[in-house]
Amino acid sequence: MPIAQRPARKKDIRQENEKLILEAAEKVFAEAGFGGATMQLIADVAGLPKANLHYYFPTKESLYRQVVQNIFQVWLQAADIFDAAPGPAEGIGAYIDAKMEISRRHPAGSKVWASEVMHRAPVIQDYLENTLKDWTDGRMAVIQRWIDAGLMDPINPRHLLYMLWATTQHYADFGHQIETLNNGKPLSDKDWAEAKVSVKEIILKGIGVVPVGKNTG
Amino acid sequence: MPIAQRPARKKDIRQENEKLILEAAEKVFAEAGFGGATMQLIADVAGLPKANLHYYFPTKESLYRQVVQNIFQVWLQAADIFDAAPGPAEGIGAYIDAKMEISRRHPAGSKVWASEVMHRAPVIQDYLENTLKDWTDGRMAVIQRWIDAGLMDPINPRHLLYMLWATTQHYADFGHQIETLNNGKPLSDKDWAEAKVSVKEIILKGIGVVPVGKNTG
DNA sequence: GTCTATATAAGGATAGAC
DNA sequence: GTCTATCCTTATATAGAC
Repeated sequence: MPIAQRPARKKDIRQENEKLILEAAEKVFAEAGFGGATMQLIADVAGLPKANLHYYFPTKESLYRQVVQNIFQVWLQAADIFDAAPGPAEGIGAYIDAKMEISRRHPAGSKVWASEVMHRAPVIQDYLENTLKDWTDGRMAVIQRWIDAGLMDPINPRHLLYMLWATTQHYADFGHQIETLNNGKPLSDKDWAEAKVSVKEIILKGIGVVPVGKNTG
Repeated sequence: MPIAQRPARKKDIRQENEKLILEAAEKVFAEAGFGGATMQLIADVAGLPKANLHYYFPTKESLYRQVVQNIFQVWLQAADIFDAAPGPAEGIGAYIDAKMEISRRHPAGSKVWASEVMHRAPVIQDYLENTLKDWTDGRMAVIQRWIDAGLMDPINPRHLLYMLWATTQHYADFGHQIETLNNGKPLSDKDWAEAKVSVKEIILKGIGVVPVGKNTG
């Protein structure tokens, strides 16, 4: 841990500044939308002059694209849990937990994604058509195998996935509404735990699966 | 009344033009967001000169506010079904059907609402705090009564409501994503029916209720 | 009540000094 | 690699003729 390191600075500065800019951009894009966000505001939040943003990211759109791509990576990581599971109780239960945790820790990212999709995905349509399509098909196949093995009810795997996405992301995308209905206070640890349990209980029971840890048989 | 305006035209013209403008605005706000929408584009879609918009709606924000308020009324109408029902099988089942139908027929409205909430409700915060809060409290009480009467499992009424909103509105707000995953084609009548049935089956079973029409006991 | 032309402001992007 | 000053486009809003 050399304190005053002279060499190899440029790369560090670039990394550091890009990180600052991307974090600020995610926040601003989430709160104002693509059209409502201004490079000036992003620069202010990042604590850098506006011109520096254009040095690291040529256009507003290129910056935005990077933000959306980062979010997508976070989504995909939650998928690993799905594949590692022996059955729906563990796989879907853990997936709900993971997605809820992302909604809690990464709400801005979820909002940017939602906004992008609502506006017909002008920037990341290729991701939807390829990466997301492949991921969805793969997970539908996993669910179908669980159904065929008699581990859960014969529900429609596609609509189950949509329900999982909708329900978990709702806590991020509509976090402001939820907070307002919570008398203006952010959800407490207890509230979040209650939310997770509620979602898991209803969905797992709804597809004919006994939650892990509640299996009394 | 005794004013001698030949044919009472003025009022008709105003009504007609306001309707044109509001429909166009809803579409444009949904697709571009508040910041991305332009008065010029709304005017083009409405088939009117831009200046006319400013005649009927002084500012972009006043037009937007009216659009959001209209959507909110549509949401509230779906609530009536809830109250008229004798129990959760009918009440929640019909509410899901109604909300799914709104998502299908009124997707732009749902998107504008979602966008407004995601951006911390700058325009309709008072609606969230009053009308929506009251509605939510009332419906939670209804659900609690059903639980107390042994008509459904003792789930958390609040999180059940969030799940209902999330799941049904997902089909409007993320319609583009769903369409992309449907190989770029809009959902057919059959697809929508399948979606409704899936949502109802999973949620109703998940809360310990047998769907109406499937009650074999 | 309608519409053209325009004032005024704001934002994205860049040039060029340091 | 950093940042000030500025260009240029676009958008909201209005004035004023018809």
